[in-house]
Amino acid sequence: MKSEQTYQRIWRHVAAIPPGQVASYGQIARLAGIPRGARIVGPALGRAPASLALPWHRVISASGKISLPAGSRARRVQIERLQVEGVCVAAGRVDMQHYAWRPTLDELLWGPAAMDPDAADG
DNA sequence: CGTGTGACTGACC
DNA sequence: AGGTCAGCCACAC
Repeated sequence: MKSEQTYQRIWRHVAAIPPGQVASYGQIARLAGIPRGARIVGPALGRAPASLALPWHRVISASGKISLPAGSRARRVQIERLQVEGVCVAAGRVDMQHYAWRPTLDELLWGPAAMDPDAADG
């Protein structure tokens, strides 16, 4: 049980976001078991090992806006990757009503949680 | 251990 | 429908 596990949980849930869909920071935080921990998701993504190849670009604000600073390289990368996946990004925003990721019960049960050793009891 | 700081959010005009 | 504000959690010093 290291404190690092918090980030790892976040990473696992981010990894579960399907291509062409987006999730909010708060949504990821809730999935990771941190109901009000939206603010730690961004930093967690920034600190993620590149080897994980996380789809961090699929995480945006609850309002559908790209949270990365205007003019930053990362922001352009995020927008570009989303567009490549077919997500329409206009004026730095995404239509959450259309692209928001809605995990099914199966995904919640068989997704990242199933990979979590702590959740894999008998 | 207290304090400051984010890739945030929801409430309230 | 959009700007402002205070609360929030984990992490680094």
